[in-house]
Amino acid sequence: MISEKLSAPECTKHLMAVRDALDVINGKWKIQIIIALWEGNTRFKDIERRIPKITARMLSKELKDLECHQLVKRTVYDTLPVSVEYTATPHAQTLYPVIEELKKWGNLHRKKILEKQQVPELA
Amino acid sequence: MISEKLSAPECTKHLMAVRDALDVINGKWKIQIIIALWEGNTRFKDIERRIPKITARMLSKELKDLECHQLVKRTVYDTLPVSVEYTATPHAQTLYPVIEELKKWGNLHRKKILEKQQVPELA
DNA sequence: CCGTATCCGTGAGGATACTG
DNA sequence: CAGTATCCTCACGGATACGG
Repeated sequence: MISEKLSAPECTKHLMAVRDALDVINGKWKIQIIIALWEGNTRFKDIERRIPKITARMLSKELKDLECHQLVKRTVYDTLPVSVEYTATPHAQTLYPVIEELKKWGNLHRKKILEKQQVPELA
Repeated sequence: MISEKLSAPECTKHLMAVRDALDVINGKWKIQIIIALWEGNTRFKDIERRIPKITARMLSKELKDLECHQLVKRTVYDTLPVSVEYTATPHAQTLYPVIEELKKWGNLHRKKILEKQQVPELA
C-alpha cells in the first residue's frame, strides 16, 4: 500500500527522511518547547515555568539542539542581568502540519485502543 | 500560531495526543517494520531479511509492541515446522498520512540544513 | 536571571548463544 | 523456522550544586 512498490534503495531513502524527521522532534521535550515558543513569552525562565517538570538542564540542552536544527533563534539582550529570548523560526512553522497529523492520529489511536478494552459481558 | 491560544489543560491534552502517537511509532524499527509489512512476504524470517541490520530479538520485541497497539496481526500456521505470518491491520493503514507528513518534512528539513551549510565565498 | 558541571539511575537496543 | 535468554553498552534524562 505504500506508493506502488519502491526499489530497495528508494525505500531506504524514504525511510531516512522519516527517521530524520523523528530524530529532530523526538525526545521528551522538543515539541512541548516548540509549542511553548508559539505561545509567547519566550525568555528562558518563562519557558521553564510554562513547561511543567522540565529542568533547566534539559531546557538548555533541548534549546541548543533546536537551535542547531534552525528551529529556534536565540537573542541575547544586554540588560542587567542579561535576558535571553528564544523564538521559533519560520522553519519551525513548517512543523505545524506534522504535529497536527500526529495529534490527529494520537486521538484516533486512543479511541481504537479504548474501544477494544470494552468488556461486553455486563449482565 | 497554534490554533489561537489554548487553555493550559487543553494544550496538555493536545500534547498528550502527540506524545501518544510518538510513543507508538518511536523506536528504531517500528516504522521500518510497518512498511515492510505493507510490502508483502510477511513471515518472520522474510521480514528479518528485508530489514537490514535488525536482530531477531528486536524484531520479535517490536512486533509484540505493534501487536499490542493493534497495528499488527499475528497468525500461526500449523505446518511443520510452524510458520507465522504477520500482517498490518487496517488500523495500521491510518498511519499512512502521518508517515507521509514525516517523510515530507524530513526532506524539507534536509534541504534547509544543507542550504545553510553552503559557504558563499568561493572566489 | 541564565545557564553549566557533575553524578547517577534506567531503559533501549546490540551480540551471542540457545530452544521447540 | 520462529523465536527466547543472557549479558552488555551507552545515551537519555533527573537531581543537585554551583558560576557569570
